[in-house]
Amino acid sequence: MGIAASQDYCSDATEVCCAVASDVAMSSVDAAHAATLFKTLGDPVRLRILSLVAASDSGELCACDLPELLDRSQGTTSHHLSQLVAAGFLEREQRGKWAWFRVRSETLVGLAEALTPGALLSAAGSGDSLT
Amino acid sequence: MGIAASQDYCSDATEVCCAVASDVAMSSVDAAHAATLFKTLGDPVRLRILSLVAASDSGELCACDLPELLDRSQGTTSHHLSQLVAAGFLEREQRGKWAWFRVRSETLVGLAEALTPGALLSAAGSGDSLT
DNA sequence: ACATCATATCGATGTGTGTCAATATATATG
DNA sequence: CATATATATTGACACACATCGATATGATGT
Repeated sequence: MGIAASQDYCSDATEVCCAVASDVAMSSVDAAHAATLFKTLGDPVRLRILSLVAASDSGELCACDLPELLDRSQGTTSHHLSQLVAAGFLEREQRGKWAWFRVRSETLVGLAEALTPGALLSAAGSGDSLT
Repeated sequence: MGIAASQDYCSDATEVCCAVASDVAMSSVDAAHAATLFKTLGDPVRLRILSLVAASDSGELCACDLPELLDRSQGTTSHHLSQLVAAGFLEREQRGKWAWFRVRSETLVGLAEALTPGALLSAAGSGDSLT
């Protein structure tokens, strides 16, 4: 594994404080991608939506219930649902005039694997199971 | 498991579109707590820091290397390190005039478990292994 | 004590985002 | 076609946050 010599301000003299393996770590592109997914989960309302969908008996939830359950306006809940779908955490199905949502567990599992200390070394949930 | 009758605007007539088990889902408090952790990971710079620390041979990294590796000012990197420590993802150790950081894998593992579809039903990484 | 270096903190700034009210679009039904 | 309902979109606004430059704090060594 390559050791990238760090030429920062702390090692201009004889004392070198450290040497870092920066080429084994996550790339900036992968980090940006994974961060987008985590950012989507970084809102309590969206987390509750995911939880409510997962907790529903049928495994799916109608958007019509959310404004009351979340104590948010209809527009706000719609906004959050869109983000969860865009990130791949939910899938949407139009049934009549109602929109039903189901958890995409592949995305959750993929992101959970990215949290493994070992997985942090390369791509964190990049590409594979994530759309 | 209790079925909370939803009395929202979509079910005022004979047609009820759904019934939701809202008391099995994550509480608002737990959601807020977990969201804080995810939000900390929702930044590409912080993800790269975690990755760099995990990728270092010794398992620890000196803060002095980060400004160059991340292409960010010293103040900014210090800010991100503080957040990662506050959230429990890193632990800090002062050694001489340098600050060294190490990954707290318990926090990562705990949060990964929270992403399990089953774990979404109750507390998502609340309390236990998380400070 | 003083100078030096690593890190933390502060003030300012631009950008992003959660929220709502209002409106638009879509999907039924009479 | 007209009406009603479910969802999406828009505009506005307040607030949070990533970032930098500058400064303060803290630790080492002379």
